[in-house]
Amino acid sequence: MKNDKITSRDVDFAKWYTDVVFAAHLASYTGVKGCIAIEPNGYAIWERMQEILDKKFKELGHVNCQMPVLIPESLLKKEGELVEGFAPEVAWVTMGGSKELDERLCIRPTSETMFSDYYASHVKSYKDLPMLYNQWCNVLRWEKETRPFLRSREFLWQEGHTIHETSEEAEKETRQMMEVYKWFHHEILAIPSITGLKTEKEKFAGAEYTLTNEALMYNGVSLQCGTSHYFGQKFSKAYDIKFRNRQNELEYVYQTSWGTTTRMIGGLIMVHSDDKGLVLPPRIAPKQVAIIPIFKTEKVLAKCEKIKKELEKNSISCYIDLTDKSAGFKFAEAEVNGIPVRIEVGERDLDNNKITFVRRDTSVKYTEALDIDIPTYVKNLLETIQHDMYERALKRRDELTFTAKNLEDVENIMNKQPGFIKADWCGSLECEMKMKEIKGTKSRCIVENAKPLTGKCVVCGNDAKHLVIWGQQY
RNA sequence: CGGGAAGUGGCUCAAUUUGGUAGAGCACUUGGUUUGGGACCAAGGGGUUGCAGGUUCAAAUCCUGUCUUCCCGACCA
Repeated sequence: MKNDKITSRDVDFAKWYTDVVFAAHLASYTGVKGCIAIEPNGYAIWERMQEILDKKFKELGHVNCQMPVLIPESLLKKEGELVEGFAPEVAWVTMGGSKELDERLCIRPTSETMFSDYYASHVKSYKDLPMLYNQWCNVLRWEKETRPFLRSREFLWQEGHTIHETSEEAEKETRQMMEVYKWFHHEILAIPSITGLKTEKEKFAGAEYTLTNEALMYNGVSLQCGTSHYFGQKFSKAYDIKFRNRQNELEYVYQTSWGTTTRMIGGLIMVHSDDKGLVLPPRIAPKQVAIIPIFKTEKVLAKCEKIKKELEKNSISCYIDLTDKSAGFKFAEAEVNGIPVRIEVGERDLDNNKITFVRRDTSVKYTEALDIDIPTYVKNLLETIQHDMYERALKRRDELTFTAKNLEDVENIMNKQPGFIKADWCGSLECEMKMKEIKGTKSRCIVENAKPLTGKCVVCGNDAKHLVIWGQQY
C-alpha cells in the first residue's frame, strides 16, 4: 500500500526524495542551513558503510588517524590549484571581541593540506614508505543549494591519503581504491556504476588525474560515488614532502587520496527506494529482518523469540516489533524503514503450522510450512533480494543509457528523458562547455580503453580522442 | 548568489484578502474495546503564529530587515 506521507516518485522526484528521508527517519533539518541531524536510522546505515569499508581498507594495509578540523590559511594556500578549486566554499573561523587570531583558520573542506604537512615532517627514508593513512571525519563546504545527504554543508566521509616511493606504486594505489569503491557499490549497495577518468575540467583541484564511479539514479540524473585521485608530486612539491631514496638522494613522494561520503545514503534512496519508502539492499541494511507478532499472545511471542535467536545465531540481524500498534501499522513501519524481509507471526498461521515471509523490494508474500529451516530460508531470500535489486538497478541504468552522434541527438535525449549519454569527444574544453548548455549536460567520465562510436566529436565533428559518458549530475 | 514560493501546537493545514487577541485533522497522554494492511470510543495536555524591529488603541494579519526550507538557474561530493 502506498504511504500517504510520501509524494509519488513519478509525480515529483525531488519531493519524493526528501519525503523518504523524513518518513524513514534518516535525517531531519536543524536551524543551520545545510547541516542536518542524522538520526539513528540514517546513522546506522552510515555505520554499516564504515564497518564494511573500514575492514576492507585495513585488509589492504591502511591505518586510521585523525587530523584537526581547523587549517591555518597559510597552509591551505600552499597548493595553488587546490585553493582556487575550493576557495568559494571554504568557511573561516572568526573570533569576536578582543580575541584576535594571529592567522585566519578555516574549517577543513578536505584534508590534503593537513596530511601533506604531517607527512612532510614524518617521512625521512624510502624505508618509511608507503604511508597509508585514512580518516573518518566531517568536513565543511559552504554550498549554496543544500539537500539532505546529497548536498549538505557539513557531511561525513572517509578520506584516504597515501604517500609512496614511486609513481607506479601510487598509481596502483589510486586504481586499487577505485576498485574497492566499485566493489562496494556493486556488491554491497547493489548500485551499478561506471568507472572512468574525470576530464581536466571535472577532476579534483590539484590532482594529476581523478578516477570516479558514476551511478545513475532512478530519474536519470548521475551521482558521483567515490573518487580516487592521483597527485603525482604536485602536493609533495608544494608541501615539501621529501624522502631519502634508495640512491641516497632527496626525492618528492608520490601521493594519492580517495574518499566516499554520507551522500551514498542519498544514492541508496534514489536508486532503490519506492513510493512506500526506503528499500535497503540486505547487505547494507542495519536490520535485515523485521519479526512482527500480529497479536502479542504468549504463543506468538515465544515463536518470535525463537526465530530471533535462530536468525542471530546465523548472523542475520533482526528485531521483534513489540509495540502495541496494529498489525497493519507495524507492516507499514517496517516498509517505510526499508527492512528487506518481514516475518509475520500470527495465531492463525501458527494453528495451521504456517509462517509468512514478505519481501520489501517486491512486496511478494510467501506462506511456508512452520517446520522449514528458517535461517537458511531467510538467508536465501536475502541473497535473492540483493541480487534482484542489483539486476533491477542495472536494467534501469541500461534503459536510460543512450548514444549520441551529434548535438541534436543530445538535445532530443535530454528533452525526453535524462540519462547517461555515450558520445565521442575531441578533448576540448570548448566542446565540453557547449554540451553543458544543453540542460546542464556535463562529462561524467572518460571511458578508458573504449572503442569510439563514430570517431568524431559529438560537438564539433573533429577527430575524437575519447568515448565519454555524459549526463546531468547531483 | 540571481528568479519564484513558503514559514501558524510534534506534523499537515485554516484564520491573512477586509487588523479585533488563534482553530481543525493527525500525533501525544489516560482509560477501555481492538490487532492478518497504517483500529475505535471517551476524557485530557500542548501554540501568543520563524526571529528582530516598526505602524496602530489593537498585529498571525500591514511595513522593513533577517534566518530557514522548497523549486528553477550558476557553483560543487
